[in-house]
Amino acid sequence: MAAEFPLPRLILEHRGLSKLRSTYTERLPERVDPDTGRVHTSYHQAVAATGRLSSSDPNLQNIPVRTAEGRRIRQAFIPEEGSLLLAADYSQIELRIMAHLSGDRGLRAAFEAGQDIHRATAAEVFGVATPEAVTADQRRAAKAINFGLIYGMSAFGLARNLGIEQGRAREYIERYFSRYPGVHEYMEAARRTGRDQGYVETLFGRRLYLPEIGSRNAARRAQAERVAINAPMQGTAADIIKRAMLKVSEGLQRDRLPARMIMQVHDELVLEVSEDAVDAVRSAVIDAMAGAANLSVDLVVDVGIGENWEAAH
DNA sequence: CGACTCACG
DNA sequence: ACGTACGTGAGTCGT
Repeated sequence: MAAEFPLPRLILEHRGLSKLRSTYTERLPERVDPDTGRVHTSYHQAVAATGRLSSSDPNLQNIPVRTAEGRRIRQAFIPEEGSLLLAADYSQIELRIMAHLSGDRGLRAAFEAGQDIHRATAAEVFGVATPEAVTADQRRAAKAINFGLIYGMSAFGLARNLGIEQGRAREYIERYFSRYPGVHEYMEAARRTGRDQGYVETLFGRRLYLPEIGSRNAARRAQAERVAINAPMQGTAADIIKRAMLKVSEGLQRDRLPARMIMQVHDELVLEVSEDAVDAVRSAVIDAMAGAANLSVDLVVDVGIGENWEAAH
């Protein structure tokens, strides 16, 4: 209704601003440690079933970024005098892992060619002659399809996300799987493996058990099947960034670099770096993150540097 | 304490 | 027939 009427739009706007104020603007200053002058989070290694870290008290893995007002909160995260913040994030890591685990030729080729993956997907699914001819709407739909694949999507879920008819969503999915048959085979294999073994595992062998995969309740079973598809990709990404964190830590110590790794946000590491060491730290972090696993597609790392967390992106 | 909402990847 | 995209944490409200 917010798209059509002022009142619901104002209610949602008010909720959004209230969320930012009550959760971040008012709470984070209360969390500044008087001894250090900093906000310190706790990371948990045995909470998320997929192997991701989680963060609490306060959660620093859900600092706003999607709206202009939210980004003002991110701007409040600053380094000490004489240092800068460096943010390094993996580009499309879960889709790259999907390309690796599935071995799909077309998907691997798209990454190897350095293509905009959502654009390349759109060209295939919508039968556009060249990636350049893909429209903004087609790219947006392809991006939703790519996310959906990682989540073990249904036509219902894709339709709701895109605001289209379920039949049309079904067509998109069928088109995708006919263009990327290796991905389709991988999805089927993930369900089968989950059912046969009662668990699935990441590239490095960490397991996630699926007690509901044999349930007689269709909804529970379907949920377990989506987990069987998603967990190897999300979990392998989690394994890779943990390996990268060890490599970064070792690299900083080995070269006596004046930098500290201060945050992890699932596919991103944030470091506080002395200004004069920025170039050396940048290349050390890229090497560590890109070299954390040897997949059949490259791991690409984007790095930004700035005077606050927002500016480092 | 659960449901709901909303912040993130 | 059935419910529906994966993983989290936190504030608010009602019970």
